[in-house]
Amino acid sequence: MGRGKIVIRRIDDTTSRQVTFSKRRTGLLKKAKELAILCDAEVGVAVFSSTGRLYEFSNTSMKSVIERYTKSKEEQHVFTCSSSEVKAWQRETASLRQQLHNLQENHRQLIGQDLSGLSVKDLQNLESKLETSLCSVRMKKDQLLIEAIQELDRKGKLMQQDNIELYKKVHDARGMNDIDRSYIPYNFNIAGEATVPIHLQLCQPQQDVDEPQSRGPPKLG
Amino acid sequence: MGRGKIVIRRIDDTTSRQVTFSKRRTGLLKKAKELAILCDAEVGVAVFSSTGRLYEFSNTSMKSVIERYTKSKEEQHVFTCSSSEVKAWQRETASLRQQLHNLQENHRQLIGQDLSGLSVKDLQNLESKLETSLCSVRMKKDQLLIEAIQELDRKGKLMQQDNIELYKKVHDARGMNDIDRSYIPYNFNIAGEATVPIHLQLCQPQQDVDEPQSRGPPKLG
DNA sequence: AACTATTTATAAGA
DNA sequence: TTCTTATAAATAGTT
Repeated sequence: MGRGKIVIRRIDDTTSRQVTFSKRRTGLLKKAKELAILCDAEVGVAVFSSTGRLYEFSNTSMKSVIERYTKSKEEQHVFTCSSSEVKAWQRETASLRQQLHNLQENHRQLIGQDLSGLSVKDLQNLESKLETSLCSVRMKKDQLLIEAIQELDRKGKLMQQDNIELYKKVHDARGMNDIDRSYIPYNFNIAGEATVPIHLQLCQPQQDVDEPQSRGPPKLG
Repeated sequence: MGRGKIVIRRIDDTTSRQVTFSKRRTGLLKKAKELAILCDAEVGVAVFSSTGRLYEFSNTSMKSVIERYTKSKEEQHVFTCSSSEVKAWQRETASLRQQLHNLQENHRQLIGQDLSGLSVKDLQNLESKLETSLCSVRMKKDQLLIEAIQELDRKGKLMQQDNIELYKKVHDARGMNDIDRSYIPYNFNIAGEATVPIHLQLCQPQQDVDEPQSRGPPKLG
């Protein structure tokens, strides 16, 4: 891939070799990175130049790669040189790795990625699950909002009570006879039952848009 | 370097990913070998597929590369020490356990369980994610259904053509002059453009039920 | 697993 | 070293 074809053998000219090293090293590390990303693989590359300098790439960490590498090699000799304790750990690790992999795949599908290879039936099941989830989340959210409103309402009512009490005390203290009967303490009321009912629509039943049906708004208050 | 340009991001389709992994892995190892030969370098490459299989290259030996690497990093050969073998497995297990735990938590929330402790903001984010996922799933499902219909339609048209041809042949074979012009081969047509257009509405734009807007019911025929 | 249209990497030159 | 460019090589999409 250049101006001319070359044979793969040691480049004798030092300068030329260094230039080629620099270019191809960059290319190799780039390829390694692409492979890791495209194919969801764990990759480690270490290169020592002829002058002894180290260049490396790993999408995770070299430490992780080396550990995994040595383990992978040990597993090949599991019968000859592993204690039962180590074997137990190896089994555990393999199992966890498998679980993690499965869950990751499941998770990707749940967030709408990686849907290729699924049948219509699969997709319907997925859709149904997502609708159920969405319903749970919305109900929880609505519940929180309603609770917040109720709390505010409760506090407001208490304050209103206090206000009335305070007003009376102020009046008694002054010993006034000519009470201004027209005074009305500030009426704190968010979702007042006593006055006009407010129709909040926070918690809707979860209806599929595919099957619209007439329904009255839920009443609160 | 292929039929089309690609972006470097995880390939969702499993088969595709495996094929690409196989091709690029081969390419990477070849490049590593060439670099080592051309430039007189010591090279080590380790690749773990997403299914956990190990592929490697080293022009010297992996052991040598790893030792040189760890020396180069001024860390003594910690990982090859047999007394710390169990510790390494324990660390690995702990790490996997942590990842699994995190993903499981994430997953549970995504399926609408374990929502306690989330704020309204968190829940809104979750809701939004779920809506996006649902949209992806529905679009994929709709796409599959539409493709199935189109395929049936195509086959039907071909069969119809065959019918016409066969009818003509039958007629020619008989050498009849008094053709029954009223004969019409069975007309296979699902979504016929030639007749009344059918408005399929399988792939609806995903409307949030919170913002209802008037739209007619899906028409068929 | 093979094919091939394209993209990408890079050898050679400036 | 870095840029340019012609060409070899790799590979994405397809069969």
